[in-house]
Amino acid sequence: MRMTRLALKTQREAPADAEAVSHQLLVRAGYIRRMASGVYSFLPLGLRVLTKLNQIVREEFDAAGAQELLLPALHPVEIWEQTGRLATMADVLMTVDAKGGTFVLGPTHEEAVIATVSPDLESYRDLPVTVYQIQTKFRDEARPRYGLMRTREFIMADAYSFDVSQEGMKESYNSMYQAFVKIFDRCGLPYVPVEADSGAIGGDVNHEFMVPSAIGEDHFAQCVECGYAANIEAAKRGGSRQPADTSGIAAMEIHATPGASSVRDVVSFLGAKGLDIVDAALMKSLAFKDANGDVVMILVPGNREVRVPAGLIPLTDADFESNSFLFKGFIGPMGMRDQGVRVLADYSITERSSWFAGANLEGHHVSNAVLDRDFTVDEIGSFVVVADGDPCPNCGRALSLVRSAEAGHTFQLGLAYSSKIPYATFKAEDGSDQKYWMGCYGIGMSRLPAAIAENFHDENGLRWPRSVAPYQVEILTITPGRAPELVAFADSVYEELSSRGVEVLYDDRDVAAGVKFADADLIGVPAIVTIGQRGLANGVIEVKDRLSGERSEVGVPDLIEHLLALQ
RNA sequence: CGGGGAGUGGCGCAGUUUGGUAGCGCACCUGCUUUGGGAGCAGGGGGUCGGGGGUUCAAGUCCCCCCUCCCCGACCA
Repeated sequence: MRMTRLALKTQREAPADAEAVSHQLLVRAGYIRRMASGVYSFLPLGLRVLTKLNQIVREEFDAAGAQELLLPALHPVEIWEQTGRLATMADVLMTVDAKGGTFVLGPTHEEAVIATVSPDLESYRDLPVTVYQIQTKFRDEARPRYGLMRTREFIMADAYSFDVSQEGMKESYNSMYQAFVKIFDRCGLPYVPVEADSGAIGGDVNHEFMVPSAIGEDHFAQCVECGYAANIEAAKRGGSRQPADTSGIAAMEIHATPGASSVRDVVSFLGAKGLDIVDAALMKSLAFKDANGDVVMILVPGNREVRVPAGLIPLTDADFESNSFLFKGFIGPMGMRDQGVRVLADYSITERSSWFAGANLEGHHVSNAVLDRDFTVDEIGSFVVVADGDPCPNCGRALSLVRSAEAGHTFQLGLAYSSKIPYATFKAEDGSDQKYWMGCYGIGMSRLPAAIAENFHDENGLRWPRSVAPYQVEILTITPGRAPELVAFADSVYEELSSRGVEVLYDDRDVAAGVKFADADLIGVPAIVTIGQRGLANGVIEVKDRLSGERSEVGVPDLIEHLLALQ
């Protein structure tokens, strides 16, 4: 492509609303342009990168046996009512009122894919099947941010597997998981597959593909010793019950703490009365209810956050009223066994011999509460949100937290969706109706250019890996306006490379050399070929590797072969 | 949704305090000169100053209402 014909205008300054480096560079270099908050156009350069990424996904998904199709972005609202997600995902759903009724702009396509392919999957003989699409999705994000990282309209590659059994689902899952590994390898991105929390989409085993990034909105815990990696929402700490010598500890004592219900308030109130108390010495006791409505209490030190296990939900005001032994803000573990409350304690609760805790009495706390003397627990385990330095659950070495962006997510859905949709069935060998065992697999395609740009840039601009670069070679001419023979040579190199299948961006503009150099660095094509009179007079051409910064001089006769060899 | 900040030409900004003909840099157009790291000179085009209402002889500037955008938090297949 000749730059004189390319719809492109680079900018020297980034728009004031661009915070992330990737956002600034992608806008300045002319890859994307904002149309509304969280809504972006892909300009020709940006689309080429996106197309490269899509092609990688197609090749690897196809190789894994998946078939591409295209589902609608507009979904009849009824299919969302059927799974209950019209209500549970109401926060992010965007709807359209049209003549035929109300439509949901699809934020994800489990309902739509089942509605579409179930007629083709009537028999166990038709299974397994995995289909995928690359589609625009819509989510009414509360706060779009960081350019392409978090948008309201975005492009996702999403695959769905259908199997006759759990074992089959796991096989499909593994093969798609391997496809994800190959895709991220080919993009050149550093990534870590982590164990994840299944969240609202439901299902059981799932992994997130995390790209470490300064603008990521997730954190995962990683053990560099043994390789354990899990999303902060799913990560567990290791530990064991610590033997504590509690023999010399004075009897539990009650203290009035009127109005002090938070950790901070209690510590400052009792501290002001001369007691030796810190956040870490005050037991935080939080009450939840399980699926049966039974109360479950979790104990963690006051300086830690509770990681709420799946299936537990916080108590409502009504729950507090019906459990009159619980005083909101003054809860403690004492006597809970007699009330039929299951008490779960984090390992760290055994690391201190005595505790401050709620007194189970309005406006009071206790000191010197001792485990197995003053209160009992039913289970000791990992119940905190892990922090830097917590022991790894596998090997006990220190975990570290890594900020990251979620680039992909794979789920074993099991029967979570098919069980809610009457027609999500097939005839089994014995003639019975069975539900599909499903998996789903998503990659945020329009987010990837931002994730890559975050990892591949320098102070001058972008530095695309070859596999995703919009062009492989950029040719720029110096002083073309007064050197026809130079232009003729550059034209011939451009034509020759193009005819041999190399994607070439040819800066044939009649502008100052500095502008061309600066734009080439900004745009970030991996090989930059400078054709000027100075070099040409000596029979050499400068070729710069944008990734390494290395410059080499290539003899004119060898130029074409040299560039072809880079591909 | 809570807190903070900002809307002036395609982009970056000044002007608002103290009301008096809307400016600068980049980009764009024309001409000449220049030409290996974001050229120079001369000329030129482009702005409902986010929108509506109000005060005033006069509003980018003061008052009221609304909208949009950004940051922090909450939320997040």
